[in-house]
Amino acid sequence: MIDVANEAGVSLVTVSRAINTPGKVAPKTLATVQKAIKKLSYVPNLTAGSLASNRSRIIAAIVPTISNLVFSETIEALGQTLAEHGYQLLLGQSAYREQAELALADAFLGRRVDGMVLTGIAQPASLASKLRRARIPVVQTWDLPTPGRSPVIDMLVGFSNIDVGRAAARHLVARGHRSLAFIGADEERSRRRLEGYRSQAAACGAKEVRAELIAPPAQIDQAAACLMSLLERYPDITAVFCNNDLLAAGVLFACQQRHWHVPGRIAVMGLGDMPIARAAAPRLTTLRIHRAKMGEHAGHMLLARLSGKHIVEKQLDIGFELIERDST
Amino acid sequence: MIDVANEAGVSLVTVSRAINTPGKVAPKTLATVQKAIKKLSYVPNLTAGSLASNRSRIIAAIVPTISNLVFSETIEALGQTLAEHGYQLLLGQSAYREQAELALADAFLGRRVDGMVLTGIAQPASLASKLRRARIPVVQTWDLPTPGRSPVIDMLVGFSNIDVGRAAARHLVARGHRSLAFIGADEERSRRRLEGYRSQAAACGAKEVRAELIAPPAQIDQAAACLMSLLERYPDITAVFCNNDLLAAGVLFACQQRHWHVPGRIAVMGLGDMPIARAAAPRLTTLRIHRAKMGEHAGHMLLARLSGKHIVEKQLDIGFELIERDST
DNA sequence: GTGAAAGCGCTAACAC
DNA sequence: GTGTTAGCGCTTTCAC
Repeated sequence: MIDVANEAGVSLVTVSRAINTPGKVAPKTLATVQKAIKKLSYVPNLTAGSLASNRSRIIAAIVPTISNLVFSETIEALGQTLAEHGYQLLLGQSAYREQAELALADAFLGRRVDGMVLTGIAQPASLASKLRRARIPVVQTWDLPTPGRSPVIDMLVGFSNIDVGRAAARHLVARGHRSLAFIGADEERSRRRLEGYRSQAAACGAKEVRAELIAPPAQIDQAAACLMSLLERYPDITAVFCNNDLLAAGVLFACQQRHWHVPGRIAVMGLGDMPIARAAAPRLTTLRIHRAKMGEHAGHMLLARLSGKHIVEKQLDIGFELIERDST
Repeated sequence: MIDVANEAGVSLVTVSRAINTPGKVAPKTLATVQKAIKKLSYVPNLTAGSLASNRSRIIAAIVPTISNLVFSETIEALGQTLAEHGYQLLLGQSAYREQAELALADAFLGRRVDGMVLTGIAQPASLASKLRRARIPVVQTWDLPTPGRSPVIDMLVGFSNIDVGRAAARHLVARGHRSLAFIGADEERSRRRLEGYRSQAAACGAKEVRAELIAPPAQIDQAAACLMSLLERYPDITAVFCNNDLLAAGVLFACQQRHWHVPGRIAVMGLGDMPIARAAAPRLTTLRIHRAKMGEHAGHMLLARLSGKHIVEKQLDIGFELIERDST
């Protein structure tokens, strides 16, 4: 930077201003500095800038895994939103382990990230208080706070997983099903959907819900085994709610192999409304989750706070939609 | 840090050493310092550390998009490998646009990242020379250098996309097919696979390959339209090579809807060997790409160089495998 | 094994 | 509109 200042015949600050607040520099000076920067192919050191200004322009995000379309689309949208505003995304994967999440959060706080995006609302209280003490904006995603359980850390954008489960049960019961099954990963959000699914099924007078929970990440190639295991034990099952569209597609393939008609022999419902839901045969009835919107909103909430707006909406329920197609 | 030093009754340096090189501190002193750190819940500022030490312990990765299982699994493995060694992953998405890739690279260089992972080998020469000047380790992935075209920037781990295309053609021709089609995204690596596919088909005496290229990212719900468009124009097609397993699954669904037998009416071949390939009905014949291995290797190559080992293998061809299943 | 001094490359605050 | 001064919170070097 000193070289650039010398080359342009100005002081250090002027170079700094030419880079960060070009509007506050005389057009002529600006041009000289820019020429010097180009000539010396100077690349400003953002680390030094971060240290001096106490702003890193880095946002950290923690997701269970990026290899799940469910999270990757949220992260993609978040990354794009941040990039448009000169922020970068530091990515952490917890692999569904709380210890890993804590370690990542510590590392990110050490980096003095300007904000943080978390997945879910089940962070341990110790993490919540640590984040509050750090006084950085935090957005939790993919769920809604449950009254009586831990309060929102700072901000939140999500939807009610319990209601998602309820909506699925309501739809299947309305279609005449009384013997419902559930396939999903054994993790927080999936369990909450099961909770809602169970309670709504009971309220509608359906039989006890039969659930098959598998260790996350739930992959499509486990779906067939889950379905078979359920049907073997409970042959009267007529409808299955899968906790993501990929699992549902796996169930469709399994049915096809056995020449079972869907929804005739068994109705299949997915979650997410991923592209595969439209492409599947039969096309999947599913619950649309606004994955990208969630990432975008999380980004905007952080950016708004970082630009000094304190009147930001702190909690946003973006809901979900029942998409009726042919598999139910 | 000063507070911790005072609390522990030692100097700043000792605190720094207790954190970074605990082996070089007397066990007793170490314990005192650790107690002080805990008591004050001190979080070291890694930004300041980076500035002073000129090492950021951050690796940047640029991929076209994270919402493609193809890249997300590589990134997942890379992130895990780095995290195990105390490094963090800064993620950039280019959305298949060269301009975006350049802008990201500049931003990352400004952050003084310790290394960089790039997707593909088609970076413009200006970027290549900029990265070389920065003197940081760089790993290109997902392809192999073509003799005569741009040389490797620094290191590389990938496989031959041309050979992948050739292997697909060879397999289909061996199965008796003479009229081959191709569905893929209109992007660098996909085009190279088509190149190999075409040349091998010609060499085997098959008819001219019919290709349908769509704007990236190629999504599963575009597969059916591609297939129909191809068959309408070239009704004699008996085999189609899809540029990822998801597209292939989309084709399977489309065939199922029309009650076309696969591979009887048309043979379908995928790429990647993602979980859906095993789960599909019929199970997909595909070419297995070692996506996670690629990310892992990229991470290890960078880490080796960053730990001072200069005798690192600079280029690694991790190959691919033909996985024969039922769809061909 | 520990400490003192110097400085990493920038920006904030204030002066002119 | 531009410059001067004083750090940001660490690590590095070298001395003890």
